[in-house]
Amino acid sequence: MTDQLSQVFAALADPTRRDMVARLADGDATVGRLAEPYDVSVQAVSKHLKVLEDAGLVSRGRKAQTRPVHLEAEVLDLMTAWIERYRRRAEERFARLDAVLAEMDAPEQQETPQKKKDAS
Amino acid sequence: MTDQLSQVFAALADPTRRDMVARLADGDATVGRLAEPYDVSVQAVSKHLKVLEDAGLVSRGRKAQTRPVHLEAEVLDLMTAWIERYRRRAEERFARLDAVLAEMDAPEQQETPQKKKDAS
DNA sequence: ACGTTCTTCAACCAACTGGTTGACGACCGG
DNA sequence: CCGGTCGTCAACCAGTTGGTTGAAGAACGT
Repeated sequence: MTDQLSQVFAALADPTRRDMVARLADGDATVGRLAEPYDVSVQAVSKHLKVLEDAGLVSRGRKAQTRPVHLEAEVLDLMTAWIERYRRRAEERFARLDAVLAEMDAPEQQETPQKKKDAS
Repeated sequence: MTDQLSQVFAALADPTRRDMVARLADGDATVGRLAEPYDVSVQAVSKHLKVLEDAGLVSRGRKAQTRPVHLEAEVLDLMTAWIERYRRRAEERFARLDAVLAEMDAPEQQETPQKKKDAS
């Protein structure tokens, strides 16, 4: 699971981490500030942040004692690109199937939608 | 981790499962057929399919001995919606920041950009 | 130099994951 | 009914994950 896409998906599979990303979309925040709403230790939040950082979803600065967290929103495009690619593909296939069915308007029974086998 | 969004993200965090989805975008397939390219047992593939099914990403029919697998592409929209929401938000914030920086050519600088506390 | 604050490191633990093998269930084709 | 083929269920195992507590860094303010 070393490829970035997997890491990004995995990082966002956790509701807490997703919420962090959502809040970071409104602006940078410190670890402590990020941890406030959640009912877990600050250390746990720090671990979540490490996951997000390893996935490339956030970067971190260094301001006095704090380590401000910054959302790297471009990485989200990676996912959108992947998703849209296959969603579109499935849609096109669906459209082709519709076309085939439409062409079948001859009054023959369509009891068996004939599995398409080679729907050319 | 019971919410669907988490399940969908988790399901796609695995390269094998992502590849299955990619192939299913080109058309339905049986378990055996799906398993062919991978160097794992058929049972393992069956498990992967269960994960995808629980996430709502695929559905399964029943044709003779086989269980044809079908991609439910609409679920992908769930993710796209989530991602785009926050990507856009981050982008807008970035745009606002640019505006602020542009406006800062006036000789007044405010060290502390007012942190915004808790903006609902 | 000292104490305080913010954050991370380390060790540990329960639960989940992704894989295995072996047995079983469902459905043809005789 | 019987022998294949396709797929799932069950038990098990190693590795990862998400959480805990306790101690240690790192950077102020005084």
